[in-house]
Amino acid sequence: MRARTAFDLGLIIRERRRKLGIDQRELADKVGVSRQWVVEIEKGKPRAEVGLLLRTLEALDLKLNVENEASEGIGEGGGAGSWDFNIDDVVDEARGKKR
Amino acid sequence: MRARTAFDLGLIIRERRRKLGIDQRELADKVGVSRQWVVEIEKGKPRAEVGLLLRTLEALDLKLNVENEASEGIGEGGGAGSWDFNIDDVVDEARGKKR
DNA sequence: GTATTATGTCGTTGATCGTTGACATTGGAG
DNA sequence: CTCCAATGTCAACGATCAACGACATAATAC
Repeated sequence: MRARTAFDLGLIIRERRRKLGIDQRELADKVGVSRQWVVEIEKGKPRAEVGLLLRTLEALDLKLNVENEASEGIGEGGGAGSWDFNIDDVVDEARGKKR
Repeated sequence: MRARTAFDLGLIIRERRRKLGIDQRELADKVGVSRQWVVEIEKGKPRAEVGLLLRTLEALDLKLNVENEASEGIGEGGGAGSWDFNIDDVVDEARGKKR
C-alpha cells in the first residue's frame, strides 16, 4: 500500500493496529512512546519523528519499501535490479571508506 | 529497497540524489528545507520530521510502500489483495463518518 | 440505568527541532 | 599548485516535540 503523506501512514497504522486487535495503550508500550503520541500519529501528524514511526511499523509487523518511481513491475525479486548502486559500496563509504 | 531505519533512508536518499545529479542545495530548495537539514537526513537522523522526509522522497521520485510483513509475492497488482480493509471506509471514517 | 474500557483533548515542561549565517574541509577542474 | 563548488560543522534563535497527568467523551458490556 502506497503512502504519500503522513495522513496515509496514520490510516495504515490505525487499521493495522485494529486488525491485530490491540489498543493504543498496548501499541504505545510496544513502541516505547506515550499513548498520546499514538493518537497524534493515527491522526496523521506530519511532524512526528521518523525513528518512532519506523519503530511503530516494526511493532505492527509492517515493512517499508522505497521504490524508484519509474522502474515498476519488474518484480521485486531482482532486488538489485531496480537499483543501480551497490549497497555494499554505499555502506563502506558510510563507514569511512575503508576500501 | 527495504528501509528499516533512518540510517537506511539516509543512504537511499543520498544515493538517489547523486544518481539524479543534483547537489544538496538543489534538493533542499526543491523540498523547501535548509541544506543543513539535507545533511542531517543523509546521515540518518532518526528524529527528523516525517512530513519533510516524505516530501524529500517525492522530490526524488521515490515512492514509499508499506507492506504486510507476511503477505508477500502475491503480486502487488491486486492492490486490495494484501489489505483486508476497505480504504474508502477508512477515509469515510476519518472524514467524520458521513455515511 | 451503572461500570468499564478505549479513545480524544487539554495544560505544562524539558528537550530537540529546523533555520540562518558563518566558517572548515573536501574534491575536481583548470 | 590555485580556484571553486560541494559538503560538513558550529553557535545561536524561536518553534515544536513527546511525555506526563488529568479530564472529557465514545463505545460496549453488565
